[in-house]
Amino acid sequence: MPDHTLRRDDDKISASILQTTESLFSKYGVENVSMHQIAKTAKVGQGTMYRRYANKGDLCMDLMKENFQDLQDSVRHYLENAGSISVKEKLFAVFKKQLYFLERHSRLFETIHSFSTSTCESAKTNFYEAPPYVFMHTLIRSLLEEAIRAEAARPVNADFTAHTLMASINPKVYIFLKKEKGYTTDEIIDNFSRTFLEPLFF
Amino acid sequence: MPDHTLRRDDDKISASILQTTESLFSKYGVENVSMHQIAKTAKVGQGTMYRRYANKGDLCMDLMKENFQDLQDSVRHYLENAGSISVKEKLFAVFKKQLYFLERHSRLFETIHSFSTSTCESAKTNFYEAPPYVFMHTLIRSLLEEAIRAEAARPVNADFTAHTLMASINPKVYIFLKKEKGYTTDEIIDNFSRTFLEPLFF
DNA sequence: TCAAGTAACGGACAATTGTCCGCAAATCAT
DNA sequence: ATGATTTGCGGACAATTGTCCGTTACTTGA
Repeated sequence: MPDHTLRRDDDKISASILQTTESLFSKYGVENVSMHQIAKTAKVGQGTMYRRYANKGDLCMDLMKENFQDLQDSVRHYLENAGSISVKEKLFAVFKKQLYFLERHSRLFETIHSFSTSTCESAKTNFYEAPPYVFMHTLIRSLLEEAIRAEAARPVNADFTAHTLMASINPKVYIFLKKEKGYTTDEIIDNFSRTFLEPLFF
Repeated sequence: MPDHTLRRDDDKISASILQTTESLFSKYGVENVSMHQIAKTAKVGQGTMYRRYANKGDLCMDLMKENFQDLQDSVRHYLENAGSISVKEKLFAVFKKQLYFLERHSRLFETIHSFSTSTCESAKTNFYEAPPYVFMHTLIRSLLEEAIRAEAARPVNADFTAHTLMASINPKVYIFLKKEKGYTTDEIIDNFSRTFLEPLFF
């Protein structure tokens, strides 16, 4: 009967779901695709979907993991080959990469944010505790701490500052600034750097 | 038949809905109350609800308008009776008031944010174009521009800066910093002021 | 190899958000 | 006053998210 093994396809099923999701998202847009539609297209039950992904945001998060890996690698590579560059310049570069990443995946980000806390308060996948956010926050905090230790930056609360800097370029306001106010990505990067990063340093 | 006039009760119906909403929200919590439940309790049809309020966020927005009026009045009163105070100090005070306001209404804010763009892209009530946001943004931008003209602040893009400053204290990150990271409201105000407001000035 | 146990699939179902349209109420015109 | 027109109420309905449980495929032990 089974022309192909059904069980022990965990990873294949996951891959199928992710691939289907990516395909449907790019075809109809993130917000026009339902979980049921994905399940049906990927030929799995809704139960299977929801056992793997608590909600649409969770699915988006997983979908972004691979893309995020690119950002992470890019940042890591940059930092490893940037020994002599000043901490300040490193911080600028990291934020620039992050903003370009947001530019490419703003819709996905927005969906993740929508579902991260809006639904139940049972804190399924708090965005702020998910690997991508933690990685970037930790990195930025480290750079800030390094700069502060070297007395290149003013002695601020690095943890708080990193969180707040990242909050200030959240997807909602980013999309608003671009779509409604007409700012270009480079203008946003430039203004952000000059207004909020620059003053952190002496 | 009509023991009480049915039509031309527009304002009475609205008042009834708002009152019912406030009552149910405070009783069960914002996220545990559905639109249908409000409609049923307020004795109106769902259609009536949705004709008046596009979604739950919209309803929250209206509910907050009266509260927001207090903030607006408070800020206006402060500014009118603060002629000799420096622009810098005014800006600090305005943000402090805004943060305390967020503290009191964070749940309502969060719900508004969740619905403002998450649902349909037909841009029902863009949070960033609603009166409360516009008022605060305009005010902060004006103060910044005044400070820049007086050469008390660095010549930054006041529009962008105002948007980004407000984004950096959005309800999601605010709740995270308080609930998960244990920051107190005053710590947040203090860090925010020292790290992001202070450096804007010479 | 076969029975008992376990994992997990998938569809039916519940809850909630948002839409639509028939019909009643109010207004207006003659 | 009465018929025509407009306004808008309200419940039925659709769509979507998320849950639950019967059933089916795989695993383990003798």
